[in-house]
Amino acid sequence: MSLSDFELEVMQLFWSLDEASAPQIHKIIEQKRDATYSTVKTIIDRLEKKDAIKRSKNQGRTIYYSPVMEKQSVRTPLIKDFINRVFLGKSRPLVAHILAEEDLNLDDIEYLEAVLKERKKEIK
Amino acid sequence: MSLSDFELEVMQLFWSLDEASAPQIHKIIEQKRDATYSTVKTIIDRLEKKDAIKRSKNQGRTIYYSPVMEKQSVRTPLIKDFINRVFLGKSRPLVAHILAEEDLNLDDIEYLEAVLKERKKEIK
DNA sequence: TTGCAATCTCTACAGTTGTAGATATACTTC
DNA sequence: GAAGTATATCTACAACTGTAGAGATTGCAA
Repeated sequence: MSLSDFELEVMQLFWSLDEASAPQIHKIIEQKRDATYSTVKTIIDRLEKKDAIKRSKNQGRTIYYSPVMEKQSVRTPLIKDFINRVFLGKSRPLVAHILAEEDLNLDDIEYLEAVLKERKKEIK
Repeated sequence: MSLSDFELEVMQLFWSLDEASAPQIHKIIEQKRDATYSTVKTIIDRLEKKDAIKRSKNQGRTIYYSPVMEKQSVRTPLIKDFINRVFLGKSRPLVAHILAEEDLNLDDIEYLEAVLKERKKEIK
């Protein structure tokens, strides 16, 4: 079962917080843009229905949720799919684009160089 | 105006063919999966309405279309958006993931190493 | 030249998604 | 204990998307 944009956005919050309530999530999202509590709660309900999160505890009437789906298992197919859709399945032009255009500092670059080196070793 | 998945898939074909008719596009898509002519034509109509493609010539009753939107101008925001949605705006983990997991041959790796080197020079 | 096949045009529909209101209910504060 | 507020539940809806049928039209083959 795939996640919509908004659902993914909320999942990101659950992944970083590990446990959160609807009001908490709402407050965070509200800082970035308009969204009523109701809207956010609907997304959370849908995530629950999809078994992406589960109720982990109650505090008063407030329900806390934790992630069930794991970050990696959500991301991996998304990347695959993105490369297929946007780059006809070829990763190289995507990486090249990012390396050339996106924000990277020296640290990032050196880290990525190391990853490449490692990968190269495996192939040979 | 953004493009749906299917619209993007069809745009990819226009980008590589530069000029194509609905029947042609349909035949290509059909090789990969089921899709009636009608469905494909609807997508093409929507692309035309969005000014992503334009009628370039007629041959008999067959209409030929060419891309108007450019590949780069469609891809760039998609990448940006993807990184934001899936990686909270950080390109490094995305690249790291691809470099570590996706299909890359020695040639790709050496090419990317060169891109990185170039980028490094700019930063310093 | 006439009929058939290809193509186009128009319309429709159900699922998903973002959006949110209305209403119910349970804490909390006084 | 009453009132108000925070939270949950339920329902709804319009836009977008993938899907495709019906019917009109035109060009080509025989």
